[in-house]
Amino acid sequence: MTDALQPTAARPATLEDVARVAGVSRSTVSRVVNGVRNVDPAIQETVRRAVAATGYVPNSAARALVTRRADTVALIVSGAGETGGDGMLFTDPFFGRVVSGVLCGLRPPGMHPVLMLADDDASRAQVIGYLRRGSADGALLVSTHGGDPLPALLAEAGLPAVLFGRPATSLPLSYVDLANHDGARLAADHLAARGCRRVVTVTGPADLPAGQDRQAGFREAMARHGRPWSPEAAGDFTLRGGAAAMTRLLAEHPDLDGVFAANDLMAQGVLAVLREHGRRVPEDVAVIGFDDSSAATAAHPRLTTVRQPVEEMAARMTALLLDRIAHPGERPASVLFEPHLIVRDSA
Amino acid sequence: MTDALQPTAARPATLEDVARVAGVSRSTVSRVVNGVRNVDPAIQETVRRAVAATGYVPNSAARALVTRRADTVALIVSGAGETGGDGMLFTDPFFGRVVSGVLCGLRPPGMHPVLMLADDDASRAQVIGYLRRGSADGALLVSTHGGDPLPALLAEAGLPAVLFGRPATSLPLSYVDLANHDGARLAADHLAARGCRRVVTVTGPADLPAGQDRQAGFREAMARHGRPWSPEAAGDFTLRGGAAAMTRLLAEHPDLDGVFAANDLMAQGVLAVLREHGRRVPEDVAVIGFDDSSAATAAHPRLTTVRQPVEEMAARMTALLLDRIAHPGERPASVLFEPHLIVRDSA
DNA sequence: AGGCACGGAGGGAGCGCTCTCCGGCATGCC
DNA sequence: GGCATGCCGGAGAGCGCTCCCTCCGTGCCT
Repeated sequence: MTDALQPTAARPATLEDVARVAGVSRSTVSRVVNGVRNVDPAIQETVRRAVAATGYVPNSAARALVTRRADTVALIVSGAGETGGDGMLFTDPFFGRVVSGVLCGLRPPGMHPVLMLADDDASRAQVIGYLRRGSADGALLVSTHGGDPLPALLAEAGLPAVLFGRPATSLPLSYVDLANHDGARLAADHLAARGCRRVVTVTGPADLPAGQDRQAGFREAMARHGRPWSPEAAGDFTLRGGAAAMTRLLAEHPDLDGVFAANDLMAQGVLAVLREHGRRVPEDVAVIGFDDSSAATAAHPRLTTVRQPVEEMAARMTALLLDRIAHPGERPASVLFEPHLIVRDSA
Repeated sequence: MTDALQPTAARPATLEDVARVAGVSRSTVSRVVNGVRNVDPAIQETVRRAVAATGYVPNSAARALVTRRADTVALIVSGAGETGGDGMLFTDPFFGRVVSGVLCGLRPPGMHPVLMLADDDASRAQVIGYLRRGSADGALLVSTHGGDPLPALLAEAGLPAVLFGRPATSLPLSYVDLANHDGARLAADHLAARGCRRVVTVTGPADLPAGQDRQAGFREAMARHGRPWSPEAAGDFTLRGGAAAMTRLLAEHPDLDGVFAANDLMAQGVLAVLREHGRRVPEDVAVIGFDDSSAATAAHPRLTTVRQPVEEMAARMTALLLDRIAHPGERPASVLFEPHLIVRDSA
């Protein structure tokens, strides 16, 4: 019977057990398990056999207690609204891509993200507490609006954190971001080259740097093309918000022939409204989105859009955080990604 | 200066520190912090003040070591394919809704899910290891295909786990599921009542119980309406897969007047193909989806669909797991939810 | 030949917390 | 007034692991 060696449900095997079975000390087993320092190959083999026989798995709490590492990072989605909003939030393909990228970045070191929502003071306190008590070694933060106090709280507490998107106010935190300004310029140039003369914009939330930059970049580029001002309506990065904004713009500017939407979800709403009003896309009105999310190819016609390499950015954000956790002393470094125009059918 | 009381970056305050400041023993501080047993109100107040003064936060590793609880659950998405597949996966609004529901269910006890992907043997082993070493107390599992070996592994290891969706083979694990059979019947009844006579089906993956049940339920209900057989084409629950299936069906049965798609994403693909072929929806062809995901309202025309209360189901799944963790001895209990038909514009 | 350096294994001290046990004090009952 | 009964606080033993320190043995240099 190997029963005595098997970890019983009541008491899983410990280092001590393995040591006894292998006839060596705890220290030696630990060294073999962690692959540190030189251990005699023969003993290594003995220990490995003992580990297999006992079904030993290191206890993470005990390890974390002494290493002061949880080997876990928090992935925080900050600034969501109500419960209804949460649904919206995770339904947004953007977050799916962020998650995907983070997972890729965390895979090599064998880590996994803890998903947290921070949408009010209580949950923000919870997030800070979670990190302070060492449940996670650092935080990846995706904010949905500019007024989010969490980045400042994180910085103040001196916790390792990396943001997706430049913070609204300057903070001693690393971040990854897209050159949103340049992306908007690409859209403007394309629309101008197409000969659109009456272009309108559906902007993102005014308090989000990404929204501001896209708006500003688009304005400036249009000005350079001799169109100093184009009508704008504020959206909120949702399909519904985009549709509402487009409805307003269409009422006020029925002769428009081009639309720049600050993200693909809003562009989808724009397309729906244009269709309802009998405008053909791209024949009557050219539409450009932003992100190159799954919504872009799901839309009809397929969206011409500014590609944001979200997965790659999220993976890089993760790498920055891991680096920061490994080397706490260093200054925060940030990374800016370049956008690309993806021409499809809508413009 | 309160400096001596503040937790320095170098060494956060421990129970011992608080005890010293408050002039009581570690035990008493622990009791106050955890709110167990009676402690003299005056002393309680003193301790609370000391906690605030020191900025004490309990160390989770130390606590977990002795309580043998991580106060964390794993949310495992199992059966994803390649990295490209991951993107697809989290982009699917279905997962967003699951995440949302899980988060709601975990909020009351102040817990958070660790997101894990299990798409190959290595990652499955990683998941099992993660749970065995006590990094998480249990697992919530969403499988994307029926052949997934993870549920069996979880059951075999005796780890607390609850599945979203009935497992392909009977297993001693709890699960939540939708009465998919009934849902499909709702769709069939509606199509029949509408007078559709040449109805086709875009099915889900054949190895997923949800796909099988919807297919079987639809078939049976149609038979009851005197239509013993309707053409079927297999999709894979993606937009692209739905479009491909629809293209095939349309080529073989150009006179079709109704489509049942086993999920909304595929229904979106169906709509796109029908549009390309100049079929009007619902005038020429009625289309019914399944899930009532965000894709249903984003589609044009808006999808008539069978509602699956995913958030609610996910929240319930979470409750089942927490219960199972709290009371390890009990038998697994499962919950079945009832679907509802949401009539919109497409049928 | 003696000493020194170094590789490799064991011993033991914690990491910060919970929880059981125990002691002391106030109270209630006969 | 004496004894049983709570009730509340303290002491201390770990939880399972890492890691520093010590110690031993071998090989090499002088």
